Amino acid sequence: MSPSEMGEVPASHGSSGPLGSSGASASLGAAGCSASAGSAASAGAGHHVARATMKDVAALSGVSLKTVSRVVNREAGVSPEVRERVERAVARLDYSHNVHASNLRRSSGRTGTVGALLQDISNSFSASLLRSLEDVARDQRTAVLASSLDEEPEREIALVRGLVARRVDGLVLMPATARQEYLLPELRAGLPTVFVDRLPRGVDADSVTVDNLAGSRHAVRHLVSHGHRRIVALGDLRTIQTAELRLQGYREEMQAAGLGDEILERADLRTPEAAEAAVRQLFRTGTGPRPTAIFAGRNDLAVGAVRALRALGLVHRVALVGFDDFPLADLLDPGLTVMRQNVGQIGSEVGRLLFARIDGDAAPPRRVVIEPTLIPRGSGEIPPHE
Amino acid sequence: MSPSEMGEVPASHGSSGPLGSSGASASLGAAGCSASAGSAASAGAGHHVARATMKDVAALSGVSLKTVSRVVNREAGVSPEVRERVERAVARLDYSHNVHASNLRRSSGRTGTVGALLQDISNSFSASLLRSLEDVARDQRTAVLASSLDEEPEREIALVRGLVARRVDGLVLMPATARQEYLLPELRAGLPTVFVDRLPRGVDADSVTVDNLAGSRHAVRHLVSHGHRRIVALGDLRTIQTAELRLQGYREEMQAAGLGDEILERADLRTPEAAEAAVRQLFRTGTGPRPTAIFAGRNDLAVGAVRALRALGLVHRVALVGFDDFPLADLLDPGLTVMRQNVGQIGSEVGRLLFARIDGDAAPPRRVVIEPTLIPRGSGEIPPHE
DNA sequence: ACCTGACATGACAACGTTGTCACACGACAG
DNA sequence: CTGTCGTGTGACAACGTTGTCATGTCAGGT
Repeated sequence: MSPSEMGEVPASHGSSGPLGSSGASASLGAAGCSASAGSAASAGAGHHVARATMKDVAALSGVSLKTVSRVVNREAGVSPEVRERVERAVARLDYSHNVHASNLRRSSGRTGTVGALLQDISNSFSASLLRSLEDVARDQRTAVLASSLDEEPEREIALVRGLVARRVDGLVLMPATARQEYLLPELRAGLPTVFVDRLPRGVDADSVTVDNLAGSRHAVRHLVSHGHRRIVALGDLRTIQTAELRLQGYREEMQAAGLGDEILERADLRTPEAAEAAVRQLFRTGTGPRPTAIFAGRNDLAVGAVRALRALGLVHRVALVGFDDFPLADLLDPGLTVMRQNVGQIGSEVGRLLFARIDGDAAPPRRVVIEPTLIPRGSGEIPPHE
Repeated sequence: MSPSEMGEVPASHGSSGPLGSSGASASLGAAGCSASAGSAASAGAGHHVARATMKDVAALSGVSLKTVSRVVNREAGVSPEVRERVERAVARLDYSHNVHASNLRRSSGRTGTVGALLQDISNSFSASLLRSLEDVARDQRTAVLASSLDEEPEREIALVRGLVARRVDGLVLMPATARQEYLLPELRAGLPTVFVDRLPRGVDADSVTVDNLAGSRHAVRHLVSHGHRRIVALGDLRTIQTAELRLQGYREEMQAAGLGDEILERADLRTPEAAEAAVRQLFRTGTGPRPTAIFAGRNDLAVGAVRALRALGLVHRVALVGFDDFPLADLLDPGLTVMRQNVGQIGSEVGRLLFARIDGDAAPPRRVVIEPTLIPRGSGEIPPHE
């Protein structure tokens, strides 16, 4: 990681005497002394002094605008004395480069910013994804604008518009919309875009997803192999692609195991509380044969299931496998068996794809699919109890 | 939440016939038809068509640049026919407003972006904080640039420089540096800045922090009140303000309880693994009288402690109180007793302060201190065992 | 002395937008 | 018919920067 950002200049000097002998007529009032090491210096909470521009630096150091530009951008072909003079003025005026003006004029047109629209930045999946994307971006000297969509399609559309208006260099999208035709003009205009966790619909673009179908079949097969027949599936909103796929995997595997008659789904569960309520209702005593195992299609649905089983005293009697790993799942009692998606891998794959596109890769869209792995921790290995 | 972003225009129309009768000479090649609802349309992965500008829209609709600007900004004083004509051209050309050029020229100088430099976006504390900040920001039609500092001072300085160069409207900082004099020029220039979780040093600025001293004293008092005397404290890097304060609170409370001789600290623990190792070493059998309780100064140190106690079979024999709540702490066995910081409240308080400053509030810096609350869940209420 | 080339520097236009001001037009009062 | 006003529209400069090209200076070769 390279610590210096673009277009900046060394720190203050010991002697801050008058600048070079050139007769530049600079009427700037900004003081030049640096703060002493004493108690907290006040920020002078009053009128805001306008920021110094290259013009100010040029006037103070007695050179032309263009020369200041050269110094600030570390271009070659400036004599050491002039460079020194300009850098002094930069430090004295606290000049800070204006990247927006710079990018406007520059030919490359890069803004050094990418946007990431995720489901909810505060949940561990989105947060970890964002973090590994950030790490890739930092290496490319790029900042990340992050927002949560909360499964609201209109918000997605409004935010994409905002990001395009900001001329981001690229876009990472975990879509909340069912179809993304609205993105066509941007894709046509060459906006590098990578879908994550959910495939694009109605448009063609790069994507990094998990094999939800195979993963959920694997999870269900695991339960079946431990002797379970009455397995209930908990799922999120069916309109969410991944949620529906995981339920589909559950059904397919049940069919394949000859358990088609036992299929029992509770879908459209939005919150841990909803999952908890559903499980409580399912395992209420006296309602005939109860399920002996649960497949939870999302991490916080698994958490809700654990809460319910805990309350019912069934944590060690009902098997449970979740989709999505999360911190501390191993510390529960019993440890929670999950299908883990390697979030770090997903995030860095997204970053690699995105920056390859930004760097001009024009190959046809790629679909990266990552296989989730089963992490047995105890809860998924409980044998059936009637 | 208002769904529409600034400066945009209605969607496409049914009939896309030729534009108004004006004889504008527009030589733009962008096709106008919208995608059909069939299978995924390709993004035409080839040469990138340059984005249409207001000039293009003006040419196509046969009006002046300024009139397009008026329409796009929804200014009054444009005849309905002209407005309609311009909007048609905007839709036809997929025109997207360039906020950078706009802000450059505009007097207000706002960029509609704030920066948030936090410890680590993937940890639950930073992530939740970011999320609640984002919610406030969205109401203000502002985007958030987020980065992780990982306690690296140079990264903080480089990223702040980058954010200033981007002319963010405000800055939220969980500093990794020991002192922040480097921020003085920005503060003097009126950059709204709110420190979070840690107080500013060497500069004066708004802050939202938790009362770490009182909180850790509370935690230790809780253990003492349950009969513990040999209480060990686990702490993060002493150079981190909050870590040192929590250790200090531990020492103060131990002194106050007449347990000065029992003070036992393990500081500078950076990771859960380090905490786990420290606890394992402390509770190794045969090393004389062992502590009967643990105070963990940060959430993942508590997690490490739980791992160690679990491995040693001591989870129900050694008391444990953590600082910082986290998801699932209630589902452990026993539930983890913690001092909870209300992260949502911290985040929205930070947002309120920040946007008040952005809106021109010039009052002296405010220091908001939030009291953490004790959440007893079992682990902190275990009586001493020899 | 003259020409050549390398080097340092600056003048100017341009990026895409908006603030300011001026103009053209029709309506209306005198 | 003239003068005044209100309304819609456009010309132009400006925001802060960089790409292009021209100019000035000086060293070295003939």
